[in-house]
Amino acid sequence: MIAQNDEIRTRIIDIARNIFTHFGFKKTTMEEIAQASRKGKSSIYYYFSSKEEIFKAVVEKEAEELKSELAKRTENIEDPIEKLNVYIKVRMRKLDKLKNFYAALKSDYLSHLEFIEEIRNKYDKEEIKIVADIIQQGINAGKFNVDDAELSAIAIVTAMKGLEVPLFLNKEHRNIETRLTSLINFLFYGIVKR
Amino acid sequence: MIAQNDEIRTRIIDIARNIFTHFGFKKTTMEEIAQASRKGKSSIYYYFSSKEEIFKAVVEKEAEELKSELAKRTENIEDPIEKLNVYIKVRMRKLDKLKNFYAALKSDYLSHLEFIEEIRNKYDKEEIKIVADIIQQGINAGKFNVDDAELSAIAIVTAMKGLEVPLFLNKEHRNIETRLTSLINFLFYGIVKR
DNA sequence: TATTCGACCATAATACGTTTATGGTCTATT
DNA sequence: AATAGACCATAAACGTATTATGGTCGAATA
Repeated sequence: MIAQNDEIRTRIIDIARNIFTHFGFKKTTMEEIAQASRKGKSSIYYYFSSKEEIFKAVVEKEAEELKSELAKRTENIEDPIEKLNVYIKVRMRKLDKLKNFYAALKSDYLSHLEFIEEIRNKYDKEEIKIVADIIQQGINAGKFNVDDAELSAIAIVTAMKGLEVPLFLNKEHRNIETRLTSLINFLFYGIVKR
Repeated sequence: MIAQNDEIRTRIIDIARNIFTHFGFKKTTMEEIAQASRKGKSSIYYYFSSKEEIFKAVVEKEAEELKSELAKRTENIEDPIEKLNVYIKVRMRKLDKLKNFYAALKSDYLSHLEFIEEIRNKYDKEEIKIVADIIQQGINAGKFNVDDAELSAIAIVTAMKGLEVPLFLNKEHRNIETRLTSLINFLFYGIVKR
């Protein structure tokens, strides 16, 4: 049954996701995934052609989670200023939770996997597009003073990336949340007096 | 002669600097440094107690170069907006040239060296202070609209750090210079319409 | 006396051969 | 169609031997 296959695949993906999150791709064995799924290793290969294919499915699932969470949290916001504010905050907080996706974006150890470059490029482009769309909304609404929406999006994304390492490693949230708020204020209002 | 010792030390530091720049700390041997200095290895140990001490001297020299270049390029600028603009641009371009100093700040391979954490903390603090001073000048001159100069400095430094990797790795300068200019515009004027 | 040299040392790093683990395959079974 | 278990190729880990390297020390030299 095709439907049942999907169900089993999904279950394996979810189980593997937990193990990958805990041990990382490299240290996770197919035997572990099989046992946790209560199946033989060969049975796992019935549903997936390789360890990499499972990991790709996990990464794509996490990417989709981020995407839909961001969409959900911003869809009813009309004000582009507020929308961008929420986007940045949700993005930073959520990305820290999606360990496999973040590893796929950042980890040197995973660069040898075939789908990694593709997913890195894809995510970069999508993110810049989303931010550029919000900025374009702000331009159209006469609220943003920006020449080029895409260049602006690139600058915002760059600044956010600069905050990932201190945010995700240093768990003293109070200080980092201050940093995040401070950075958002900058991106919005700059430092030059109005 | 004390003076001659300093001269020889300086010469060894400069020679070592070139080799460290080329091969990195780890792959550079004391034998290489000795030969390039036209001395026996033991003679190097007459002037320096360890390989680490030489590397520290190299890193401190490069840090001092950055500091004095920044001071030189900003000291005659009265306008805090222009001063910060020049600071950011010179900082990014110069730091890329100081390979040993940058490695000391960023490389995981060097974290085991005793002086590394100290120099990282020191540089961070100094940089935030310099930027905060410029911001405070802007506040005093009524040109910057900022509540807290130090928090603002931290945000600016964070954004700059986000640009280091793409800037220093990707040598397609045209695109990255655009990014740098774009980021500076953001930091100054924000995106919200005035 | 200051400086240099060369032999030497401890051990970190590297090389190498052996063993084990792991991703994956294949056939038989249910 | 789905599963199990034996098996395979080779990557990874391991243990041992060898080499390289940072550093030391006493003697030699200027």
